[in-house]
Formats: sequence, structure tokens, C-alpha cells
Amino acid sequence: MFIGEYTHNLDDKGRLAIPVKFRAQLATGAVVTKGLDNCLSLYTENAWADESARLGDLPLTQAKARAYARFMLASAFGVEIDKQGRIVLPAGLRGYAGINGATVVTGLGDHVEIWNQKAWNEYSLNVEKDSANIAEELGI
Amino acid sequence: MFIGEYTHNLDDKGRLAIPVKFRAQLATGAVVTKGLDNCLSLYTENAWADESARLGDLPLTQAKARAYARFMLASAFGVEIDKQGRIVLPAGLRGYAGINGATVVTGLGDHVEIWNQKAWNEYSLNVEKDSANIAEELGI
DNA sequence: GGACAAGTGGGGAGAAGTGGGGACTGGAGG
DNA sequence: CCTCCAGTCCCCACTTCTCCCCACTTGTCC
Repeated sequence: MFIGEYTHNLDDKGRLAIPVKFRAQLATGAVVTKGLDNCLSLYTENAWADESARLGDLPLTQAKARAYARFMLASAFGVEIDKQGRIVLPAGLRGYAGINGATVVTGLGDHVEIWNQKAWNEYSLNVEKDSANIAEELGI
Repeated sequence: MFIGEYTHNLDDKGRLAIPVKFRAQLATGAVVTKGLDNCLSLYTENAWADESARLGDLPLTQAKARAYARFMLASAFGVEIDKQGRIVLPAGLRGYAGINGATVVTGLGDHVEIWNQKAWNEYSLNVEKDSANIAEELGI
């Protein structure tokens, strides 16, 4: 269970420190991939196995299924936590999410999201202002 | 499981470096053939056996099945990885996919795809813009 | 205030990417 | 039958990048 919000610096070598509370769950291996709203998603080995199994069942003879599988699989990278508790973010994914310098790492239950700090601040401000309405619309 | 996206140069001799993470799985032999959307597909020995079995099951009395089987089978070439981790792409396949210079190698679960970098960028940009819609349509 | 854990930065060894030289093979031409 | 040429394959060398390790700084807890 991943919860909480942490800010860390991405250093010049593209390395990002993982919050201590997340490390144990990611120690056996993790997969980082593109997420929605221009962030990155970080999955545990198990969560990724579920995700990729669903992708494996898609009929690749259909153009849309092909497109989606390519989007998800091509942007996925296996990463490992080094002795300092960091992972290396591939350059392509850094570009996609506009990540450099201040970076926000948030827990989202079964996976972790990685955001450019500025983008996260804007996004969460909007959600904050609107959270009551959103909750009502969702009926929860 | 092939995942990730890598950019390598095709050199003047038609050789293409295979990403390190893919090599072990392809070391025992690989088959490269034409793929859909003007890319090339690279299969492991096992994945190719499955793929060609599926093609073999097609009803060859139907013109479209015949055409598809010919398309896939006639363009297939066995390739081997040299000591530097590269394969040689046959000239005909290079022409089909318009591959020269910057080349993108992507993992797609059970096989690998090889794209002209420009074509890949255009394709993935379109998919990215549309990924939320596609995901919804696919119902996943 | 001190000790320890966590975050951050950088140097160096080794691996990976890339390009090119040279040997071998097969075929065409003299 | 020999020679020359083109294509392919193998090996070597250089450059770049990645990974691992060490060290310093910052913050927290006792």
C-alpha cells in the first residue's frame, strides 16, 4: 500500500531517490512507465505482472489494440533500486513527464506516481478547489 | 518479456545493435519479418514457432489468408546476434520499413519491433494524444 | 547537542554503442 | 583456370554512457 507525498531532487544523472516507506515493496524489482496526465507510474513486480497480462490478451491484429499495447509496453522500463535507494529514470520518460530538478513522488495505493513538481502543484491546486464537486459527481 | 524503447543507429553495413535487455532472449536464434504499420517484427525462436503455426492454420483456400501468409512467411529471415550484440537487417526489409540511420527498437511483450525513428515518433505522438480514448474503447 | 539515518553529489571502473579494417567466399569475366 | 570484385562475416579499437561505490550535507530523533 503506497500512500503519502514526497519531494525529491532528480540529479544530473537522472537518478531519483525513492521514499524510504516505499522501498521495501519495490526492492524485488519495479517497472516505470508512462501514466495519464503526463506523469510516470511506478509499479511493483506483481502489479506489473497483472497489467502486462491484460495487455498480452489484446488482439494485436486490431489497429487500436496494437496502438495501446505499443504505447504501454514500449514506454515501460524495468528499474532497480541502488544502494542509496534511488532509481534511474530513462531519458525518454523524463522527457515525456518534463521531469528535471524538483520531483514529486506520490503513493496511489497499488502504485506510485512521479510528477514534475510544478505540474503536480497546478494539478493538485485545481483538484483541491474542486474536490467537493468531484466527490459529489462520483457519488462516493 | 520484451519491454522498453531504445534508439540505435543502423550503420553503413546494415547492422543494428540489439538492446542489452533483449539479447539473452534472442541469443538462441531470432526471426525478423515484416510487421504491420510499416515496421519490422523480431521474434524469438519460440514466438516464431507459435506465429508460423497460426499462419499455417489459416485456410489457404481463401485469397486473403493466402496473401497474409505469403506476406509474413516470404519476408521472414533468420538472423543471429554477433559478438557485438548486433544483427544484420536484410536489404529488402530495410527498404520496406524505410530504415536507415536512426532506428527505434521497442519491446512488445512476446516480440520486438523495429521502426524508422521518424515514423515511430509520428505514430507514438498520435497514439499518445489518443491513448485515453483508445483505452476507454477497448474497455480496459 | 550528538548520533544516526536519509538525501544528494561526484569519481572511477567497466560495459555498451559505434565505426572500420581485414579475411574469407562466391560469382563474373578475362 | 586464374583473377578480380562485391558482399559478408569476424575481430579490434575508440568513445560514450551506465553502474557502483564513496563522501558530504541535511534533517530527525533521542
